[in-house]
Amino acid sequence: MRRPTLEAVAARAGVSRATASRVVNGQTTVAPHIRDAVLQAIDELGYVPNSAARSLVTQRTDSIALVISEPGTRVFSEDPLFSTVIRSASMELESANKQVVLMLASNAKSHARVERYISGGHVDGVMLISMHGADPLPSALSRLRVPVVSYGRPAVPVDIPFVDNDNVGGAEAGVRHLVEIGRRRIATIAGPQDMIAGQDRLAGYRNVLRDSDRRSIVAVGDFTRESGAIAMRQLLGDDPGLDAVFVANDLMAVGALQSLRQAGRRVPDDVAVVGFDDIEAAKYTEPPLTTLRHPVTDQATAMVKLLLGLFEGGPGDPVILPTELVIRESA
Amino acid sequence: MRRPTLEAVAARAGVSRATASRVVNGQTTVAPHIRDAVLQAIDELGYVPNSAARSLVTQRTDSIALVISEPGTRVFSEDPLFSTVIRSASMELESANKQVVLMLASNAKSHARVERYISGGHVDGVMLISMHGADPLPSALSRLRVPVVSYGRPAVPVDIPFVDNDNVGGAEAGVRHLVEIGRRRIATIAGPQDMIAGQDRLAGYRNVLRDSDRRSIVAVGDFTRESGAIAMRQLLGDDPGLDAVFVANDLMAVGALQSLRQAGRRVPDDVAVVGFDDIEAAKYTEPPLTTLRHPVTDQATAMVKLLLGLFEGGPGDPVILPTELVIRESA
DNA sequence: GACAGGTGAGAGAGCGCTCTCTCCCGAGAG
DNA sequence: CTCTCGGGAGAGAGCGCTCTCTCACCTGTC
Repeated sequence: MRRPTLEAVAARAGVSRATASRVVNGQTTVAPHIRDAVLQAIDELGYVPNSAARSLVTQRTDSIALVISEPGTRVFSEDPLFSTVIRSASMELESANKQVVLMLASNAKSHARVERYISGGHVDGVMLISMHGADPLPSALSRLRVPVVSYGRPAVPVDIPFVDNDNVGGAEAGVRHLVEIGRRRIATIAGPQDMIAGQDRLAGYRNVLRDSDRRSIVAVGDFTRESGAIAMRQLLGDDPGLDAVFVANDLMAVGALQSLRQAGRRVPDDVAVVGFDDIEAAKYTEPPLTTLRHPVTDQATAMVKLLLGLFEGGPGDPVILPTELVIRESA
Repeated sequence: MRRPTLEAVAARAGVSRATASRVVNGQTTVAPHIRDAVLQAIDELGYVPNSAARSLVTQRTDSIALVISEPGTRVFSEDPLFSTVIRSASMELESANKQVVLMLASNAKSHARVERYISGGHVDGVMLISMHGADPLPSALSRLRVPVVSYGRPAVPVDIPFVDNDNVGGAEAGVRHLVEIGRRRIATIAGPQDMIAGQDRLAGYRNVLRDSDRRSIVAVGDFTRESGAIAMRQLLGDDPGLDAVFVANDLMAVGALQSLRQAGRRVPDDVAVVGFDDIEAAKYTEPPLTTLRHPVTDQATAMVKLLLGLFEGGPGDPVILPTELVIRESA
């Protein structure tokens, strides 16, 4: 037994397929009593439109690809960023009646797959989360005739509208806070330098240190807890006298706190720590983490709005959202 | 300029549409030189099959809905469980050439949406993550004529194949460990009792306490860090002399550790703590958390295999995966 | 040399829907 | 009373593909 078709609905309601279609699509040029008859037939038969047939003729699919281009599987699972973006974007798209097709692009093979899929016209638009500079996907997708928006400024200069937060300004605010509470030797654990967030947050750190006439002490991690722990140990080796560290994300800050504890340093008494992101876990570290909050949810929502706007021929102007310093106990 | 169709490919290769279709679908009854001509035409035109047209006639969509029915948005964002399942399942489905359509069902409205979508034949199958007993979705979906598998045993008895881990056995192992290291007053922070994981882990705790002739001391949380912190404070109020606590998940254990610290209890000297899940953060708590590891990735993969098996008429037998005690410093 | 059997390619009928075009009918104007 | 106009409904083409049916041709056998 197959699903009822429009034909069946039309037959039951005693009208033509065209009229039934008009009712289904909410056109107003249908007389009320006919409309009611059709609606009743739909109800009785449990009719649901066949989307394949519909998009075959309309050339629309009402679905959006959410492409996450991230080689590091651990980061994906552990950084709440991704789930927050996925959730917020999904909910926003849902209310616009769009479907979310999730695609993970972790290697060359899946890149090809994503490209093929997108160019196959399966989706009306693409939301891209790609953080790494070497990623060929942003430029590849920008060449296809499908609207694309990016979460975060693309690391390569490419003509894709994006939504980002103020990484430089946030980092500056965080480091400035360390200066203001009187710290002299302020180190940083930077993020990966092939990522915009990594670059910009380091730039913000450098800006403030330069202006306040301090020497910069830099270690580089990859935004995982473990790399934060390693980088912190390295910093303590390089400069045992450091009295503050600005960590480019909270996950690494968690690792850094552990290393500081193991090295017998008290936080914030001996070493003040400032993170970035304000993930939920930042409230539960020992001590709770001073960090920079940026509106991930708003950013995801803005990205959806940007994309939907593009469909209507709207402008593709980048959106930059502000960050906010959240002071807890670590600095 | 529209995308090239199979018709165009056939014309360019000088064959019929049917033959071109045979080549695209990898049928062997095509002579090699004709096959090559078609492939070349495909390449030159950049042809990509139109999936809407294809699924209109094949009645397949090659996409799978991943439905996450979770009212608590915070849990979704913060519990790495979801992202791990999403990632693992996605990767597994990708290699089977299936698309993942992500659907979040957080309220009655989105439940209706999901139901409509699934019954609309947009997907070939459904993977359902629904943890709450009151959730009407499992039974609703089981009534549709679409294969459904569940991540975790459904809280209501419903005929859906599932993959779960051994919650009871895991909890027993965790509590037994506390008994073995000589703890006398072992409390528990249980999970929500409308969730199977919450029920089963509490049952495991009770089993061991009963057998070892101890009194049970129970507080209930909702699997968030915050609820863990609150429950711990409550337990300390109820029984200041407790010397161990089995926490039904790591997130709550993180909160519990914070409350213990604030109450001046040393872990594990004064109070031993065992968690459940072995999330990445468990390594970075102070002290690192003894917990029960269960194979989330394997569970997700098994779920995909189960679903794909169902398509081929395979059996829908539940799969239960074992858990493993990971001893760190908290107990 | 005739015929059976098998193999490879084409013709054509849909899959379920939308949308344009056409037609009908009733109301209002002249 | 006739003509025009416009709203409301139907007819039918086609979206791009798959798949069955048919047919042509080639090989092998007696």
